[in-house]
Amino acid sequence: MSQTDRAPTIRDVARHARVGVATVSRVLNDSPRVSEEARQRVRRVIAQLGYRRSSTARNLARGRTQTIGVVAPFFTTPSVLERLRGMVEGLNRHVEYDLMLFDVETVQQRADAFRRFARRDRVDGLLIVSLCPSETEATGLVSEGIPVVLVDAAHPDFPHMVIDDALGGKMATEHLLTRGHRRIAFIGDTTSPLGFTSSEQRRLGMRRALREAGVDPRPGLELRAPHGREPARELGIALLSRPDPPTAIFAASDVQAMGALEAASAMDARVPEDIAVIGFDDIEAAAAVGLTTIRQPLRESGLRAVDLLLQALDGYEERLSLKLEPLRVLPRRTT
Amino acid sequence: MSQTDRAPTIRDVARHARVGVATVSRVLNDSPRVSEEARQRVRRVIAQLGYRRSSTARNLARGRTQTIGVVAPFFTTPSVLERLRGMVEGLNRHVEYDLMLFDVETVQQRADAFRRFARRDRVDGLLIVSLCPSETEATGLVSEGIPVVLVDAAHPDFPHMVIDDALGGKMATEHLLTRGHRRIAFIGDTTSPLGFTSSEQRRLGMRRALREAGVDPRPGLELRAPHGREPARELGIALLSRPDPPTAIFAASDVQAMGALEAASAMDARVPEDIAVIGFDDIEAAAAVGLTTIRQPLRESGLRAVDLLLQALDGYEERLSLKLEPLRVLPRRTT
DNA sequence: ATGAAAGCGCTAACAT
DNA sequence: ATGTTAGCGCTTTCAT
Repeated sequence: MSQTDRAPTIRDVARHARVGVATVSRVLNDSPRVSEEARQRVRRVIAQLGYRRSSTARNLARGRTQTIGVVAPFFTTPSVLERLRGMVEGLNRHVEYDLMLFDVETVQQRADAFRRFARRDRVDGLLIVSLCPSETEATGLVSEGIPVVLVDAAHPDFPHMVIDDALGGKMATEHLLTRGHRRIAFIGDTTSPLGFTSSEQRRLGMRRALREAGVDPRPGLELRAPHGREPARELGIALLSRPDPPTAIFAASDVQAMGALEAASAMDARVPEDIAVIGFDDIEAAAAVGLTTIRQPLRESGLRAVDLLLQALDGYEERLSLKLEPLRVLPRRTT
Repeated sequence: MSQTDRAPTIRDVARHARVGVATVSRVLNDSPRVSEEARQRVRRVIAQLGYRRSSTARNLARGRTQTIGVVAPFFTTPSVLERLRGMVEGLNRHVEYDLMLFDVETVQQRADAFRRFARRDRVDGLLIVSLCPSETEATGLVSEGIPVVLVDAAHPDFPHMVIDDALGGKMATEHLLTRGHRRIAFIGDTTSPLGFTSSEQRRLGMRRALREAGVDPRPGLELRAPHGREPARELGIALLSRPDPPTAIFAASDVQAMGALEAASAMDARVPEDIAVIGFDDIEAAAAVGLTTIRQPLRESGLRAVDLLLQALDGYEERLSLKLEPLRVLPRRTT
């Protein structure tokens, strides 16, 4: 080590290369206003010294962070992770940004997340998944000037990426109807404190399909529980224990559908003969168990959200068709 | 707005509160060396101005980042995400750190990740999952002085959190043996370019159990494919199509076990009567399909890794028992 | 094309 | 207890 122990700075490089720091900075930033000779010299010194510029210092000077934040209830359901996967993929195509995670599983954490991270000096842009910012939060975001893209949530102030949940519910129900089912049950989420609404929308879509088919809805067959496999299993057992059990179950998510499947197995009901089950999302596990479901473009939604955000950030262009792949029924072995 | 439009800085606060910036800084950092009166005044002004300190500037001045990075092949298998979940939980108990994600799915990305993020000015500490740093990378990390904790990977230079994969494989096989199986097949990963080794270790454990039970190993029944449900399914079909099919399959991961289950279903083989299946990991989906498996403490490993790292970072103390919950067989419906 | 110098907003030594 | 000031390592005018 000819140098002292601390990491070399732009100054060290400048000195060794016998140029000013500005020139080094220009080389670092690929500015054309540098003579080829100087550029070579600087590059060589950088290599020799093993210099790497400090992103912190750079960020401070430029007033940017080069990181985008993702706020989401990551572990509430696998579908959020699948969206995250899309985001990571999308971001990997534009290496300049880092990804910061803000997990929000409770109302408290949600408030914290916005207070702490909805700031220009924390992130250049924000991806918010399955969470709708409150009016105050939205106002803060806007006045702070932070580009935001919402995924699986909608708000008039921000671009968002949503599917037609009601339509999905309708499609699922129609699928069941076509198969001849008339006594159709619904298993969905209880209204969560974080205010997810898709489960309810899907139920409404189911209602619509029923109505259009001239089938009387049976509110007694519409059950709700906190999201999760286990609670859904309980619901399924309750359903199958009735004197007049349904012949089919529409679960508002694949996770809940898996619970319903477990219930069937516990009650020795054959699927789909005794009880048909259709889910929603098409997560990995759905394919694994042969669960019929409504496929929604999870990964794609993440990917596109990133594109949208990057565009807002860098004027980055692409064929932003904004339309996601449409929902569709994926018939498998449970219906 | 009495102020100009740009965000207030520590200077603005100092001026309004008629104190020096150092005092404001002290208040910000909860230093005791501030008179109660000054403290109040500063606090009031901060509230009035809506001042929030810039973490970038702070980080530059302090030479820290307050973020910990996680390098991992997040989407290769659900088990990594389950570990991440543990990390997020662990970190949420110590709000001062942010979480940065570095996804590594290919060798190229892996090299990039280390080059870009193994730096003091990017992260204060690193959590590396299912990836073993090369010698060069390890040396870099050490000389850079970055605290590192390895999860599901081992290296002499760093504390690590690993399970005894061979033991797990042995346990799984013994379980099968106890159930009377003698023709036991293995489905595992092909050696990945990223160098995961647990699959192979588990196979070795299986061999050991077989040997100890006096059962001849049948190399012909040990199949490998890239990680994933689909490839494992193919392998399962190949296995079941043999003139002398196995009576049981030990899959090196639950994901692959699910593939085996699909194969059974495709071949109309009853589980566990015609073919028993045992997996490894105990991911969510395993419980959902009633898959017998070897449970390893996934979430816990993430949690503990964070504890370990935080300790290295802050001298943060706790009952660091370092021992993870032991592996155990979780008998369900597939054996 | 290049360099000097003024920030970016904070922390921490040092002085008082 | 408090203020002054010199960094932290970079970007970016502004001269030249």
